[in-house]
Amino acid sequence: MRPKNLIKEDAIRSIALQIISEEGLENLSMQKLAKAANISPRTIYIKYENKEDLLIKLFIEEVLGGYEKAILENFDPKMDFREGMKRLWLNTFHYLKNHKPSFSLLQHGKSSPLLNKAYQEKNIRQGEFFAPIPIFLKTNIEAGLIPDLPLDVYKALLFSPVNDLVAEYFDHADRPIQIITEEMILTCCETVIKGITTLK
Amino acid sequence: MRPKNLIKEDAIRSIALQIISEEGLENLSMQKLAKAANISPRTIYIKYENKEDLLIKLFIEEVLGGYEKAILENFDPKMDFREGMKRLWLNTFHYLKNHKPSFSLLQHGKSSPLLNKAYQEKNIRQGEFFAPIPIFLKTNIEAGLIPDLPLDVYKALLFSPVNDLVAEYFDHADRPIQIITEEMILTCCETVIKGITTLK
DNA sequence: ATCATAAGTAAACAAACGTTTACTTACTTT
DNA sequence: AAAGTAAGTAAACGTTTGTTTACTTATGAT
Repeated sequence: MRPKNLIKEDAIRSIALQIISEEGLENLSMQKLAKAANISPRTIYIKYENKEDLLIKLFIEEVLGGYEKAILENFDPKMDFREGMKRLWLNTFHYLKNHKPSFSLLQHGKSSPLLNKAYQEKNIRQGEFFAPIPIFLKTNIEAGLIPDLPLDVYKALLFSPVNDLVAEYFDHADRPIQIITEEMILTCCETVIKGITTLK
Repeated sequence: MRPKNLIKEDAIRSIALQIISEEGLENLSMQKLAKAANISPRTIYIKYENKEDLLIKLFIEEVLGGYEKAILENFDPKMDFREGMKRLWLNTFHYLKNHKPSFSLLQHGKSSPLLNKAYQEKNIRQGEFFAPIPIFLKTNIEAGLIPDLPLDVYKALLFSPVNDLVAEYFDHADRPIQIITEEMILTCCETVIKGITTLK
C-alpha cells in the first residue's frame, strides 16, 4: 500500500501552529490550513478525527510534550536548589523564546476551555507529567532548605514570572534592542530564590 | 425619538462575556450572542461596528477598565511597600475570583493577537493606565527600600503569580474544599516581598 | 394627536465553515 | 507485471458565519 507522506504530516502541524500564533485560535480553519499546507482538506482527516482532535493532539503531544522535554533538559531533582531553579528558568526562557508558535498555543491553553480541559485530563491521567519538579521541591522541603508551602504556590512562583517575561519578550521582539534579556531572567529567578529560602 | 434600551446593551456585554468564558472566544458568534440575549443580530450593530469592535470594546472598556479600578481600590503609591503589595494582591485575588468571565477574557487577551494588539495600543496611548504602580515602585526604589530592577521584572513578580493562582482556583472551583485560599495568596505575596527586600 | 427618527426586528445575503463523497495515485506485496 | 490498498485529491455537502436589507415599533418633540 501507499505509505504516509511524513513531510505532509509535519506541514499540517507546523502550519497549524503558525496560523494559531499569527492569527489566533479563532481564525484557524481546516480549509485555510489545507490551503496553506498545499494539501486537500481530506488529508488532515487521515491523521485527525476532526478539528477538536487536531487541536488537542497539537496541544498535548506537539506542544506540551516538547515544552516538558525542554524544561527538564539537564535538570535533576537531586540538584542544589539554586542551581535547579536557574536551570528550569533558563531552559524555559530559551525554549520558549525560540519557539513562538508553541508558546502561543501554550497561552491559548490557559484561555480556551477545550484545551484547558484536555490539559487537566492529561495531568490527571499521567501522574508523571513534570514529575521531577514536585520531587525536587519535596526533597528540598524535607531537607529543611525551603519552607513547606503548597505545591500550587510553588508552581505559581516557579513558572508564571518567566512565562510572563517571555510574553513581554515577544511583545517587543521587533525592537532594535532586546528588552528582555537572560540577565533579567536570572535577576528575577534570584529574587524568587531569595524569597523562598529567606522565608521563615 | 425612541431611546436606547440600556438593559439590552448590558445583556449583550454580559452574555458575550459569559459565552467566551464558558465556550471560548473561538465559539462566540454574533448570531449565538443575539439568540442568547433574545435580540436581533442587527441590534448588536447599533452599538458596535462589527465583531472585532465588540471584542475590543468588551476587552478594553468593560474588562480592563473594571480590573484596573478593582486592583487600585484603597491603594496609594505612598503606602508602605509591604502593605501596598498585600493590598494589590488581595484586590486582584478577590476581584478575579468573583468575576470569572472577566478573568477569562483577560486570559484570552494574552493569547489572541487581536486583543493583545489592542492592549498594547491602549498601553501606549494612555500612559496613565495602572500608573500608580510604577510610581509606587519608583518611590520605593528611590528611598532605597527595594532594588532597582527593570519594570518588566517587577510586573512579572507582582502580577503573574497571583493570576496563576486564580486560574488554579477556577480549575478546581467545583471541588468541595477550597484549594486556593486567601492565606495562600498572602503566603505567596510574602515570599515575593521577602525576595525583593532581601535582594542585595 | 401626529410627526420625525432612531431603536429594534425578521429574514435574508454571500462567503466561509467543518466534513464527506467519489475518485485517482502511488507504493507494497505477490 | 498485476493486484490490492491506503494515501491523497477535487469538488461538493449542508450549516453556520458576519453582516445587511427592508421593514416595524416606540418614544420625545411639535
